[in-house]
Parts: sequence; structure tokens; C-alpha cells
Amino acid sequence: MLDLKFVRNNPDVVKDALKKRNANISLEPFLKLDEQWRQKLAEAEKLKNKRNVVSEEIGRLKKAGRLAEDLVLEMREVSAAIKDMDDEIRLLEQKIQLTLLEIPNLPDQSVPVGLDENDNVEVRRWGEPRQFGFEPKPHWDIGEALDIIDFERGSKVTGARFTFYKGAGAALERAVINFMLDTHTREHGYVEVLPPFMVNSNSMIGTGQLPKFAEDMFKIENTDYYLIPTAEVPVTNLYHGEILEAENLPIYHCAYSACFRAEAGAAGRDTRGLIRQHQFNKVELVKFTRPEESYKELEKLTANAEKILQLLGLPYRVVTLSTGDLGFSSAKTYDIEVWLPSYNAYKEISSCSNFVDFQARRANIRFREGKSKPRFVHTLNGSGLAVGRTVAAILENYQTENGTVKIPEPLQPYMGGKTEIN
RNA sequence: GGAGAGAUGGCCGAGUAGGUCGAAGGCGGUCGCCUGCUAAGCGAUUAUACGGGCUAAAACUCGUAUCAAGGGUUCGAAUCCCUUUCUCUCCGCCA
Repeated sequence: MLDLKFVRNNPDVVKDALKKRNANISLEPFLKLDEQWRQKLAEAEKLKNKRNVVSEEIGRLKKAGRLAEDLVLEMREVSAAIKDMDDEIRLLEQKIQLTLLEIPNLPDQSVPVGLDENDNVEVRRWGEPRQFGFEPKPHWDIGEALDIIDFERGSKVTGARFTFYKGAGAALERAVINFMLDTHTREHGYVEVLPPFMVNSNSMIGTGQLPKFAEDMFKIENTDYYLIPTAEVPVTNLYHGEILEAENLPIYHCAYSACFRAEAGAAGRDTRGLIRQHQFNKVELVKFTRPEESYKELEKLTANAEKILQLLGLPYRVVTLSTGDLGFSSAKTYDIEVWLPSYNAYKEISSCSNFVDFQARRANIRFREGKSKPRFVHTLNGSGLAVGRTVAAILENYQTENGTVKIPEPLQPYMGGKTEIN
């Protein structure tokens, strides 16, 4: 959420940002509502002041043993008027709030202006895509042939885009999760959190999934709970409504969770394999920082995620998302894309974003430095990494001509010393 | 699921026969004094949000709101009533 006062005082800056994002939102209704609201508020507050002053007077008179019927009668009417005005004001506030909640974040100056993902800018590459001496197979064929991934039974038991991992497949998934968590906690200084996999709507508003993107999520019937689309939601909201100690910043958390996405509007995309599932595993990195440090921390967070791919020996590239491809809450995002032979392309495996104070304002997460007023922290997060896609990348990049898969060295201790899936 | 108790400021904790309570006291924080240094001590100060005024912006100032959340009674609610949420204790159930 943007600062109400900022939008009021800098409508042109906001309009310009919306244009860069190709967001079709007009600010005019908002500005008009804000004007109305402030006027009504001033009127109501004047009346409330009168009521307070006179009520005090009534108390004084009664104590002195005098009656004050005329004043009581007058105040009865004033109170009724106040009630009506408060109703109007509340209605205006709700409208303003809703508008504000649906305005996306302002892109950072350094974000390339563009229409869509085609305008994303490559920042760097690591590793060389392997030259196969044979026709490489896609991971869904490898997984089925080795009997370690079962797509068909996933569909039978639940539905499309749900999958069973089996035997060495399940073990590999678990190994990747543990390897990532251990690396981030031991090497990169993150404190592990194991969050709830459901959150209430307030938390979803805090990180920006609601009110705009309700159709992307699974809601639990007859409750206010949603399945989390990412651990970002519970972990960022960990400090919802809190004032943090400045000396404790930055706070680094990493978290494993299952992630649930309705994938509304993704029909026909990535229909085969592990790439686009309704449920997948992810290790998430979340940071709370001082405003001055957030962009430096974004670089570090991205590097932490890249490190996993380097250790696993998976080629990747990093791109800066253009204004047209930037997520709703983000001010700047780097996508890390891993090389997938089946796609003959780099495919997103991590998204590292700086939300600046956008989420912090929604979730009311602040910090206090000495005696100064509380300020909003900056929040960041990134996948460190998407586990299913990592497993897919391992299967494809480490496949052998005879259909087996070599296990990357760092994962072998997590697989009981096993070096190959066959 | 049943019965009961509770929710007050950064923290702890007073305050309920409604009235000057944004809220005693303590802790913590900040500033000053004192002390060879540290500790201790003394004094002062210390909520947040929003709106208006004044500003380049602050500071400042005026006002409003906030004692879990929402509603009600009343001229007036931290205090009374209702609903919801959460916490704790006991019982039941359960991995």
C-alpha cells in the first residue's frame, strides 16, 4: 500500500508509475473521495469537540447539584448528528482504503521500463548448458521411467496438477529441502521458521495477495482461512502490527512450506511435469531491513538463492523484471532462471523482490530507533528455491544416456550416500 | 465440543456503584546532574494514528480517535449491555 499522503501530494508521480506498469487505474475517483473525506472529517470533529466540552460542563453542573436539561437535550441531537456523519465518513474511508489497497507499488528508478517479460533485462549468467551426446528426455519422462514420480495417480487421487513422489523421488525432494535449509541457516545466517500453511485474510492483505488476487488462491470453506501460495505470507506477517527493535535489524528468516496455487488463467501452460502444480514445495527467504539497506540486502538475498544453484551445478541466469512484468507489491524483482533442457530455455526458479515499505505499511510492521518515531521497515523475499523445479532441473541436467540420474554431490549425504538414481 | 477466568501504553500492572483517565505506580528508554571509571543515586522527560493551522519540510500547535475488535445504552463509557476474536484453567475428544 502506498502512503495516502504521498498519493494525495504526488498524484503525478503515482500516475506515471501506473502507466509504466500498464496498470489501468484512474486516480481521479480516489482524489475526489479523499477530498470529501477530509471535509466531512473536519465537520464531524468540530461537533465532537462541542460534545466533549458540553458533556464536561454537564458533569460539573450535576456535581454542583444543578440541573442541565436543556444542555442534555441539545447534546442528544448533536450526538445523533455525529452518528450520521460517522457513518458517512466510515463509508468514504472504506472506499479510499479499497482503492489504496488495489494500487500497485511504485517501481524503483533502476527498474527497466517495458511492456512485459520480453523487456526483462538479463543481468548475468552462470554455468554452461550441458551438451548432450544423446537426445535428453524431459523430467516427466525420466521420473515416470524411474518410477519416482507419479503424475497419473496424483490426478486420480486429487486432480490435475497434483503429483506423487515415490521412493528415490520423494527422498530427493526431501534432500533438496534439507540441503537448502541447511545452507541458508548455516552459511547465510537465516533463522529457520516452520509456518502455518493456512493464514487468515488479514495476513493475505498484509503481503498484497488480497483483495486483488483472491482467485489465485484456495480458500477453506466456511472459514476465513486460505492455503498459503508461498511462505512469504505467514513469515512476513510474523511481525504484523509489531514495532521491532532497530538493533535487531536486519532480520533474516528462511522457511520451508508447501505452496498452494489455484493457477487461475494458466490453463494450457506447462501442462506436463512438475513446473506448474497446484501444490509444490518451496524454501523461502524473507528479510526485514532498515529502509536505507534494503537494496543492498536484495543483492545479498539474490546471491544467497543463486548459491544453491551453484552448489548444485545447475546453469542459470538472472534477469531484472521490467515495469510491465513486475509483481503487484514489488518495487524491484530479480528472477533467477534455471536451464531446463526440456524447454531448451531458462525457466524461473526463484523470484527475489524488494517490497520497500509497501507490505510493511499494509501489515503495519515498524521499527523504532532510540527515541525517534516508529518507521516502516522494508520487507524482501525470494525463493531459495522452488523445490519441485529444482528437482526437475536436476533430473534433466543430470540424466545419463541409459536413463539414470546422477545425484549432485552436495545432495548425496542427504540421500544416504547414494550417487545415482536408477 | 462443555464450564469458568481474562484481554489496559515498549513491557509489567492499578483503575469497574459511568464524568476533568491517554489513563496511577513500576520497569525499560531518552536528556541533564552527580561520580576518578563502572555500578548505584537524584531530577526531568517518554504512546500512536488521522485531520486542521503554521512550514520548503520539520519542529510546534489546535482538534479527533484509540484501554482486544465491532455494535448498543447514555449528554458523557476503560468502566454497563450484546456479538466476535484471542489467551489461560478444568472436563470431553484427538495425532
